[in-house]
Amino acid sequence: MLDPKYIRSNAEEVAVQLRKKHYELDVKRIISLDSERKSIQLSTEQLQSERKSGSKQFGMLKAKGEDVSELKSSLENINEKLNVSEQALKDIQAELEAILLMVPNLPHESVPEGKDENDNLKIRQWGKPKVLDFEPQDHVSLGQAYGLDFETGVKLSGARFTLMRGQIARLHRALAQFMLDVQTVEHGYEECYTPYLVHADSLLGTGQLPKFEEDLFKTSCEGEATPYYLIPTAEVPLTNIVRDSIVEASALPIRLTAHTPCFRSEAGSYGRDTKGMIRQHQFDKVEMVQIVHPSTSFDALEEMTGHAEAILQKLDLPYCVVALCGGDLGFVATKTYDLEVWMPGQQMYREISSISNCLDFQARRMQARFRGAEGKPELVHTLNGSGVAVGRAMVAVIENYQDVKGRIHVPEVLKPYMGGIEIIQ
RNA sequence: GGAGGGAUGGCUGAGCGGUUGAAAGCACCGGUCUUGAAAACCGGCGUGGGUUUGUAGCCCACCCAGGGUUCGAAUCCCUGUCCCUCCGCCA
Repeated sequence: MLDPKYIRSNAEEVAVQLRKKHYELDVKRIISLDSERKSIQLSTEQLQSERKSGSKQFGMLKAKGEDVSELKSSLENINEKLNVSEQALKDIQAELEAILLMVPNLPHESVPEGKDENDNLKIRQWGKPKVLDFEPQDHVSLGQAYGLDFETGVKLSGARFTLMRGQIARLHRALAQFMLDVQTVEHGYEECYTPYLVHADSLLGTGQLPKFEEDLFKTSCEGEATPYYLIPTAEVPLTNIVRDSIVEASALPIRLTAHTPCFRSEAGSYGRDTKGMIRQHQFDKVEMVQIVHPSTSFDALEEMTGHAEAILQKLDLPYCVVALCGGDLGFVATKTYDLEVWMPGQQMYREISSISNCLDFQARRMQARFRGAEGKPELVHTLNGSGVAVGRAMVAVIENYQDVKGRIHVPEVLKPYMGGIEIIQ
């Protein structure tokens, strides 16, 4: 959420900045609702003040044994007006809040203009696609012999679910273990095991709710008071660790990582990437989250991007770093880098990681703060990034490490995790 | 699923329905004292919102959450959430 005070006094400027994200802010509505809010709040607080002092006086008069009937009726009168006024205030505040929760974060000035992923800006490239002297296969045809079982996945759960068995299942596990070890041991993230089901408050904090409910899987359990949601990313539990808390400045930055499954309904992506395990309802990811001092969040963004890149470099997978353009930028992000890995089977670079700085946008929703230099609580900045998506990384490994015989060579760094297997064949 | 007990400021912990946003202790910050430190003493020390040019002042709200009773609720009533103990079930 943006700072309501800031929007109030800089509505036009905010609207201009949000146009970069192709979002049209209803300035008129917000201004008029807020001025209405102001007058109602003022009169409500005036009435509250009158009741407060009147009741205090009531107590004193009664203690002295004096007559209170007149005061009582005047207080009853105030209460009548107050009830109406308080309800009106509550309504308009809720209305304003509902609007503000739907307004996206402001894009950073360095974010390129653009409409969709075609306008993203390539920042750098690492490695080069290998020149092969044979026609590369894609992971679908390559993997099936070694345990990548799409048919059974569909039998068990339907479209966008895959069963992995045998060596492929092990390769998948090896990748996750390897990533988690790199992020914890080399990059200083604290390993976490998080709940995979969270309640709505957590999703509101990180910005998936209220706007993106349709992208989530939601439980409906007999006798359940409030539903649970399956996490769409470990960003949700990891970031919400600091929700409603004030941490010491000396505790920052907080670096957290977790390997979790992620669940997404993929509503609105019908027909996209239906083949293979590029786009699944359930996929694993090693997530990185940083909770930082506001002055360091952009440094942290570069650093985290490096942490994700390290994984691909160690796996020797060619990739590009792109800066998302305004139109492609997510709801909570002020700036995002995507890592796109080379997929020989598709002859193109595909997103494998996304690293975002959210400034205080999530922190404000979560009331996540630190104690600043003057002792006053200030909002932290939050960042999240994948380090990296496990399923897609496995697809990249399968396709990039294939040989002419359709075998898959195990990347050097994964060998310790594969029990000495050098080639999957 | 059944039976009880609980939730108060960073922590511990008081709080007959009425000058209680809340005692006290600890922690923390400033000061006095000291060569320095400790101790002792003095003072300060919650969060959110509003108003405002204002991190000044003033006002409002907040004692798990939401309702209710009352002129007035941390205190009484109802509902919910969470935590603890015991029984049952269970990986």
